[in-house]
Amino acid sequence: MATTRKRSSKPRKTDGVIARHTPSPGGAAPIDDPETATALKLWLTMVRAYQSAAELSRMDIARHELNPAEFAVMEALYHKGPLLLGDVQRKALVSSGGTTFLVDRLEKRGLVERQSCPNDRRARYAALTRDGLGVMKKIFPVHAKAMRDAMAGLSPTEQKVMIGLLKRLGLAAAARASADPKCREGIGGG
Amino acid sequence: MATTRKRSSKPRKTDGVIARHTPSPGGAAPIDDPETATALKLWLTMVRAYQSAAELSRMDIARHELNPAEFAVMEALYHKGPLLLGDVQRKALVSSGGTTFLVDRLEKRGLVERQSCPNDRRARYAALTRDGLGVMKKIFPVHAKAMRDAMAGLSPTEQKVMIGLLKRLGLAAAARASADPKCREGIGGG
DNA sequence: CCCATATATCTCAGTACTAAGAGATTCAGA
DNA sequence: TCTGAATCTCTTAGTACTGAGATATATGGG
Repeated sequence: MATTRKRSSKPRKTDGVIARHTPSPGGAAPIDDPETATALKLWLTMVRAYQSAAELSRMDIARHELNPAEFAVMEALYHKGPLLLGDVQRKALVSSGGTTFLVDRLEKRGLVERQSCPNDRRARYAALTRDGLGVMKKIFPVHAKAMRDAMAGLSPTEQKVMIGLLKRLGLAAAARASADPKCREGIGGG
Repeated sequence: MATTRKRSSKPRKTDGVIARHTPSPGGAAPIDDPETATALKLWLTMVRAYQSAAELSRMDIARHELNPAEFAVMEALYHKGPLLLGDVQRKALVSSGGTTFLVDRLEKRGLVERQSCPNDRRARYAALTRDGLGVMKKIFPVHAKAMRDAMAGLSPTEQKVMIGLLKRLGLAAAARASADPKCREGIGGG
């Protein structure tokens, strides 16, 4: 053992985006307000749980040669039918330039095609091709199963409780984010 | 109104990463297993809540001219003291190349410095500079307050319930992710 | 000591994305 | 009809990151 600290003995994913309040080795000031401390702990726990589940999602999606953004687009088109590129942008949470890039890539692979909008010649639809639909019909149930496994730490009843709590948390946070003056472009509501 | 669909009337953040099961306009096969349906709904709700909260976090961090990865590094150093670059990598969840880039940037801004490790001449520490410590002492409490507001959709009691549920969900998912053969590098646990 | 293996960081080429803004089209009002 | 603001997509330049592998160092067995 050469190093001062044992390396890779515990290579956990994140062991502290916010970190437990150790005796502040770097001189950090602790949070004394208990409500703030609880909220921070909730956020930290949420980040870790989300990242673990997202990692499982990513691993499943990667098996089908897609990245998460590509899958988000394909899935939106699968469940909603053709969408204007602006709507695709809001789905995939990327910039407008990113949307062009993303749809180009899927178009090159023959999974998605652009269709012109008869009512508005500025606008264009993205739609699944026959191939794209076939791919989604095959991989979506597999992905659904993977996500069921990812959520398997909780019983169905507990999952329902969690859905209720997360909904309220999310709606409150979204409202706050929208209210903030610093909302970029259309994303985030305005 | 020129387009078929009203544009930007409801520019919500994500209105369906997995999407409600509408009558499948694109020919999507619905999920019939109720447990899978609940799990999918939980995952979708979690994604939305996480993204809303993360957006608030990002907006707060951006006010201090940092991006989330930079803040994660600064915060880890603030709470844990000097860290080997490999540990920084695990914190920020970026590749080794990304870590070098990230620390370079913070070093150029005078917030972080590299220190050699006396026991292992391959290794180097990243540590907050005096300036970096001052910055974190100023902005961390502000960030903590922002995250308390982000979590304000739930009462402290509900937050504690949620912490318990998220912990179990996250641990189960993390265990599953680690077990999967397709775990890249050290990230994700070994 | 010398070699093989493991580890820690850094380099470099390439990829995915953002931000800003250009071009085309539509809409509302004079 | 014309004009200006608004809207939608695409282009471009630049940024942040990944993945593979290079470099340097450490460790343990022969």
